[in-house]
Amino acid sequence: MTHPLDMSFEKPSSFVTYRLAKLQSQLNAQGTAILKEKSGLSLVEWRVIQVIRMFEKPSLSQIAEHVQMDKRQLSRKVKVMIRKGLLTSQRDDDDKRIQKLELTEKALEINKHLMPVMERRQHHLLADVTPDELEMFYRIINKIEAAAKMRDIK
Amino acid sequence: MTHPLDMSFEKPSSFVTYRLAKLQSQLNAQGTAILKEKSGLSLVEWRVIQVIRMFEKPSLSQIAEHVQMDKRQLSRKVKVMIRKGLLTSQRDDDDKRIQKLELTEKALEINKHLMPVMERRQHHLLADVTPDELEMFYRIINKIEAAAKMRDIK
DNA sequence: AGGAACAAGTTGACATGTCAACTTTATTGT
DNA sequence: ACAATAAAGTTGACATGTCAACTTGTTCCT
Repeated sequence: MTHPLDMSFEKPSSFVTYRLAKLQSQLNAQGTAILKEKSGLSLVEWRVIQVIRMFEKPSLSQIAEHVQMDKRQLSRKVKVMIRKGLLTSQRDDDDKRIQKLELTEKALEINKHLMPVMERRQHHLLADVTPDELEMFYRIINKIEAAAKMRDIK
Repeated sequence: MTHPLDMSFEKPSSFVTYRLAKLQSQLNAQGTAILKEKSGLSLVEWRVIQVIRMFEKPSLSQIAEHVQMDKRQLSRKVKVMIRKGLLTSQRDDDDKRIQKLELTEKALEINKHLMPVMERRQHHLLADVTPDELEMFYRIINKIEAAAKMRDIK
């Protein structure tokens, strides 16, 4: 009679959202700890650096879009990162609203040092997960994320 | 030569952690929006209520443990929730350090009204996920979470 | 019994996230 | 060409999260 999923509402611990939130909090704590030990970077800074590495002098908005982050928040982070000597900003000639952001030598240095650590971490996290499982994992994440974009649960 | 996973470091978007963070931010936004529309609760308040429902007058620390949340933060939330008339607190007779927390009628009322909405949401999120997939999903989450508890990535 | 070690909960300080209003520059439509 | 609209980025206000230090009551040890 009762669908297996209905069980989930007896224990809040089985709400997917709840489960994911807990996982996320563990991952954040670990990530923050590693970065703190191995560098002076915050999680956000690390992500920003990774995104910039993928683009040709991206703008703040481009980064914001890819890091899935509020651009107002990012605006401040970027300013701090510039002050820290991690980024340089340069106004675009064609569109003067845009600032093109670039990694400094220092940031590249840190990245070079940190990347192997973060790779090891990723391998460690996924050590017990087979490639097939991982693929399915991503597929499910995509499905849930798509459903999460809908706002009106009537 | 190159393991498929190595690809992931070319695009930061394929770090598992990154992928999960994005998902989480979508889920939070959706959850917050729903709760805001259907009640005056925050996500945290909703979770606290769910946890309290599962216990016999739990203590603050018990809740903190289950919501995976800092007890200092929770201490303040609880105070607000008491002020809002959602909780009552009562000192334990055996151990006077402990305060036993309980839902008020008002909180139960809200919960009764909200639960079906949140259930619909959960079903909507998992609409395209088969039970088998879901089971595997939870299994992988468990594996990653276990690995996330380790601190020293040498 | 009485001091050390510990658990429950609170408080203050500070970083981070979130939202709304604004300035400046580009683009669009007529 | 020019008003309306929109995009890039900034700022201020406020909620939320995080961490360290403290108080009070409990337990453990000898």
